[in-house]
Amino acid sequence: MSKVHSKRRAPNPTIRDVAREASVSVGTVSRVTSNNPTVSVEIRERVQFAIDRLGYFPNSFAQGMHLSETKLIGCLVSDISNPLYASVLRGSEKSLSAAGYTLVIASTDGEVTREVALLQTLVHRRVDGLMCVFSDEKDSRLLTALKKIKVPLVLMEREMGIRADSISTDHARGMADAVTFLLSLGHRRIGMVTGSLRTRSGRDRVLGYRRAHQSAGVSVDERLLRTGSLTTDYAFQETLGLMRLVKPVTAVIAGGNQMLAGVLRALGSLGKIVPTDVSVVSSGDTELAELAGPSITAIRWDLTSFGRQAAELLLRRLVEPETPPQHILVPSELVVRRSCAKPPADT
Amino acid sequence: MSKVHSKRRAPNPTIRDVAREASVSVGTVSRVTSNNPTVSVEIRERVQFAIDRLGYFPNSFAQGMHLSETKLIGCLVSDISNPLYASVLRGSEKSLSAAGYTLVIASTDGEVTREVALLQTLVHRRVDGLMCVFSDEKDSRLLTALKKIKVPLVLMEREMGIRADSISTDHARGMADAVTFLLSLGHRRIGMVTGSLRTRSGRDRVLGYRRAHQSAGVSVDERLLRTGSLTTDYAFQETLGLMRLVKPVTAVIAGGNQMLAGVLRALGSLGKIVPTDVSVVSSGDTELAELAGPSITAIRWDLTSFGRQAAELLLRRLVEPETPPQHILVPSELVVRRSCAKPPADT
DNA sequence: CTGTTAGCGCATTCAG
DNA sequence: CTGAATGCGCTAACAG
Repeated sequence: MSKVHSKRRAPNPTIRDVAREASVSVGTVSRVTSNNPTVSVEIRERVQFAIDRLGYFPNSFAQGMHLSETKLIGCLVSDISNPLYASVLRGSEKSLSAAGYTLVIASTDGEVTREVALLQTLVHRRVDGLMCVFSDEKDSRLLTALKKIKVPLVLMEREMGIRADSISTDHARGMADAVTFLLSLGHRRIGMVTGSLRTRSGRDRVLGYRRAHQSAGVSVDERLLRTGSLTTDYAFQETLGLMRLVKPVTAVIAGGNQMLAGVLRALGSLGKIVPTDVSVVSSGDTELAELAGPSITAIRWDLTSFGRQAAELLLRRLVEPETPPQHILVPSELVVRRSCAKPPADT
Repeated sequence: MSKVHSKRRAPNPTIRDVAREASVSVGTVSRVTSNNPTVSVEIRERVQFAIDRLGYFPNSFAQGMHLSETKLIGCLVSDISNPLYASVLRGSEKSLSAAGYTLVIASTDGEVTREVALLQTLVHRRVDGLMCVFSDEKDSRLLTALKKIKVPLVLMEREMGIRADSISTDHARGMADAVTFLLSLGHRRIGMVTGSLRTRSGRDRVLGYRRAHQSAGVSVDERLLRTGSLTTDYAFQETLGLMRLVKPVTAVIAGGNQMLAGVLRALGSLGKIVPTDVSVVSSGDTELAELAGPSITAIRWDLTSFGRQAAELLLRRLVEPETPPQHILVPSELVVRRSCAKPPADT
């Protein structure tokens, strides 16, 4: 086990090397790198020259020990392969980088353990702020970890019962519109697959579903609500289940944009034709919804704007830490396409 | 001249606080946090208790000044909203986290300036390794920056002419298969939209396209090759162009999985029916390709495996820095679906 | 096994 | 305007 003996060849020049090279003191070099104006032009140039020659840059660790801000924003999403989050991230990144921040993205794959671990990692690395989508609002480990965090935090699509800014899509409203639409077409057995009720988005979708039924005076069959997980596979399985009921559903709502693929796959494997045999709505407008055959009626909201607003929420708090928490609700709209029709007559 | 007035509100307890609390020395605390076994159980417990009580954790910046490794892997992708990269990232992350590393993802949005900047940021933050997809293999700023980097680096889908591990998909082969297939169907005017020739994937696709033509003894009309950018919008525009030629194409290949949506949109807006009016192939198999109406014939490769292998490449180098650079070529296959037919007779 | 001490690279006083 | 000195929080070497 060869541990290097003697001084290890320092791979990077230090501030001292620059100082020597430019025949000035380390203090002066520091002033130059931090753009302190109290340095004569002549010396500044000499130092800059030495910096370039040596390829010097300040060691960010040594720097981090003194500076309070790192200009780093951490972003935790449960699933990075969700194109929805990807678009949100883009919106955020644009605002953030314009303000001089760098976005560090961590994907947790929906595992709470990873979420907690990554959260810690980001905090320990001293990010200036955090933007998160957690997979479970009630998990105690997460809640405990969250309580200790002093870094400004923006919750996306979640409600953790902590004092923090948050931004969510108005899923309840969007879903109510969609269900009302299906109801008006004559559907009475509308299935929905969506994520856990332990997330705000899941709850809101169910809420909208119920409200629409109530407004229309139609009772809800609880067996038609499948709130297990936001994955494609889950959507596939539950759609199969929904179609195999003694009294099958005549419409399926994919409540989460990863779900649509699962729903369509299941329907396809059953040989069902959309919208003749069954109508489909997707909560979350994606390219798949737009370009599927037939195109899918979807609940849409502005992802980029969502991301931008989330970033602005954080940026504002970074400047004014004492403002009371803000909560933004992003509106959504129903985009009617070709996947919905009257239910088959013989049902 | 120590701090005269009341101690500045220290946000976080330091190792010294813990030492005092547990009535041990800082060295002992350090040993406990770094799991050095040479600490008696009794003392270890006492220290751990103090750590928990105070909510102490080592300042990662102070730590970083001494430790050589940060257990951080940086990942730079040109576009995070590309579901392809997302899947790759997932594969990488799994291997990486199993080895105790954390993946930090930075999205560059295809802007070279951002790529260079983010690259610097990651390096300065002392990531142990890097996995990158750059947008331009020839950009001098990027090349210059890259040359200086000593951190182990894995190039994905790119060839920068530097000494580094790399992993690419066999796009040439995949594309040749696809074109041969179209040629065998009778197509003689096959359009292709893809990314810049300043990326290996772009070149390989064109290479495969040419090879297939050559093998079949069909000459290539250069106007049918559109190699501008990997974006959806570009695909849309160029597909329109391809269809509006005096002699329009009878088949369009989307060379990059973001392109398919653009191609389909353009075809839709022109009222063209797939595959009756025009055949379509996608290089990159996505949910959209699978579930579009009609389903799209696609060139597929294993994304998760790609990511896993990329991670393994990096991990291996981290352990054995001196191994000669490795280059992995991931095979691809043609998945025939319903988007290809004989060209219309009257052309 | 544990305490002590010397830096790591830098920003930041404080003198000149 | 510039240089020297101090210490940030930690690890690692060295004593005991």
